[in-house]
Amino acid sequence: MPKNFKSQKKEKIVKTKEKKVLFQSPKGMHDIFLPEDQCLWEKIRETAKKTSDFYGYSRIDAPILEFAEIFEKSAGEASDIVEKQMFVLKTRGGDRLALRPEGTAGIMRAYFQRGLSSLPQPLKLFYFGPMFRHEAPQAGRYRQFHQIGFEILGGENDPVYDAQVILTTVRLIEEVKIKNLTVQINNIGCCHCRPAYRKKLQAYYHARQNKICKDCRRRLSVNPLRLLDCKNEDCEEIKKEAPIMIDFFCAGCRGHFKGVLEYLDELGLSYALNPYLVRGLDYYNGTVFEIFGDESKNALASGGRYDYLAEALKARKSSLPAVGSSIGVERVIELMKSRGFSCAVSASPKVFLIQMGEPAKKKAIRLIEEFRKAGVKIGESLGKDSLGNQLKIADRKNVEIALIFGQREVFEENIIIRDMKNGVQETVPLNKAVEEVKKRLK
RNA sequence: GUGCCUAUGGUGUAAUGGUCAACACAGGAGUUUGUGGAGCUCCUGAUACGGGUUCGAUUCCCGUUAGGCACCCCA
Repeated sequence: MPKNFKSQKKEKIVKTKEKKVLFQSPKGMHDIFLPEDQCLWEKIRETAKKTSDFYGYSRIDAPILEFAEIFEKSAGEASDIVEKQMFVLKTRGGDRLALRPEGTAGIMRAYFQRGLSSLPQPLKLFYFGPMFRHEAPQAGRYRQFHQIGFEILGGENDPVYDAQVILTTVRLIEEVKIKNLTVQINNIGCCHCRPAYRKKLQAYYHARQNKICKDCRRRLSVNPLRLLDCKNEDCEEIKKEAPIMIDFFCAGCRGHFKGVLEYLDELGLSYALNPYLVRGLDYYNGTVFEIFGDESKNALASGGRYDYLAEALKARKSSLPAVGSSIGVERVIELMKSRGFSCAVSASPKVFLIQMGEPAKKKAIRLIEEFRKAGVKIGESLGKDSLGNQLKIADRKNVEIALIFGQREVFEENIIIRDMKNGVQETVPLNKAVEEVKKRLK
């Protein structure tokens, strides 16, 4: 006997162990399943919809997979996102596809492929969906994360749109009760003025390359603008004296930047000029910005202009005015949580249906439909059969009313309505059940 | 990708180089079968994975995986 028992137990253990190994989520990818979490997500989805709706953005959902080339051509082959963070896969047909690491490139692709340029311009679009980057997960950083993005495509290259994108982004975040946002803003020039600046910057750092850190030496040749956001102490010193873009603006960029700031002033949106703010993606030009919550080191949102993206994708020969932003949803939710954002988890039912015996069960499942039609939420425990058990469950669900429906009631075509607070019961005709319950709930 | 820290039931926590890994919550069953809340009884369920040291490892060591933090970079 004991032998038998032992061997049975052993088998069981082996099975569970196998299961455990199998069922792990991939690194940096999470389940969002707790009711409180879902509620926050729901809240932010709603807010995104409301905000985008008000400012006139239409929703677009591009596929999660795109040709890898689209990202290589847009974000830049040397950018970290493409170089080491992209999930790339090959299809059986030999296509190289990538899980999108960001949203803008796909939107731009859709804009041309679907002829969206024939709609009234500029076209305002917004999206909400998962993005994928293969990097080391840590706080506010995951391999699958979600972004809400706003894009204004086509039309005129008018600073008012830059301001409006920033405004939309700020308002959306404020709507979920995150205040004291800081908007950091800069302008990184255009194809006319940036090359000259880049040269000057390169020359400046070149002359001091013995004093800068290893990474910066690499940046010097690969991506000189990124020299500006090195946080190394020694580099900070050198950075202070480095030439800044603002002194190299062409007339167009100077005017545009000034325009954006004036609109922000007009809106009463406070911002901080940050001459060292540059972005990691190649497609940015002109206005760039990042939005921070007061206690977060990670940006909650960021964006800028990308007038040259259309050209880079070879979708057209000249530039297409475009400006956009994207919000890191997980980062916003993290802040909502730490601020104790109160969030009504979907109302639990106030009525609970108890059924006993097969005939009652059959009728019960239909009775629930009557309540659905009447818009009354009703709980049930159709898998159980004892009255005591079901009452216990009803009690734990904190319902106001329990409906008791057994063989006797089926036969007599009535149902018992029990007030869970005082235990008072009343028998009513079955066809009046919904009506009676409604009356009592008031 | 690099460095540092961590890993015990579903959750939160104990404990130990040596009998059966403890407790709380959650979950399940029951408390005489058509009447809930308390109480009581019982049950389910864990040392992440793989090696090594050892008579013996959950404990010590190494690797893997996952998580956290920082860097890189970024939302």
